[in-house]
Amino acid sequence: MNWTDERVEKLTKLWADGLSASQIAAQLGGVTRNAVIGKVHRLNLPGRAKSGGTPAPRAKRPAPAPRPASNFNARPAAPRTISRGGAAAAVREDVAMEAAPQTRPVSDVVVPIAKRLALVDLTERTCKWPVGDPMHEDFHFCGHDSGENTPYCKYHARLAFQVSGERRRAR
DNA sequence: CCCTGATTCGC
DNA sequence: GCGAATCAGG
Repeated sequence: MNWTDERVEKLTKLWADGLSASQIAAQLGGVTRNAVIGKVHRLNLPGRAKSGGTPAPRAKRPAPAPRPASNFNARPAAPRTISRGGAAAAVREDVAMEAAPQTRPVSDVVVPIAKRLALVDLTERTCKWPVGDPMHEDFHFCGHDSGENTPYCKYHARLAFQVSGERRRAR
């Protein structure tokens, strides 16, 4: 794939936004993170301050997370029905309410080029990450090559299990 | 192991 | 100019 003006523009923008080389590579498609980094150098774009992994030029940080007050000491309170989360869940709910005006489609993080495969098109090597509402007709699968020992492409594999890893910029 | 960017160097 | 391989680090 060539570095067309458009692709270079996108690269520049995404790099400026603080996306990692691999993420940019994923969005551009057809290139590896090495290619992206190499191109960044050739373009004389400002690198990431300190090299090395994560000290990091975090991308935009929207909200510092409001403190949900603090008064859960009044008394053990009435015997709540045994429930997962309990008070913690309640708190979390408050936070979510205050800072979540955006309508998030629950969609994917930064998995750009979904191939929109139908169920019948899946093979042993295609990412089986479901996209959309199974009840709806536009339901499909990611379809990226997943290697031979995982049901998902590496991006969806990270979302699938192992809550650790990313999640931060994925938000 | 996963990840990150940086550099080198053959093409 | 390109990017895989390699290096260095978290």
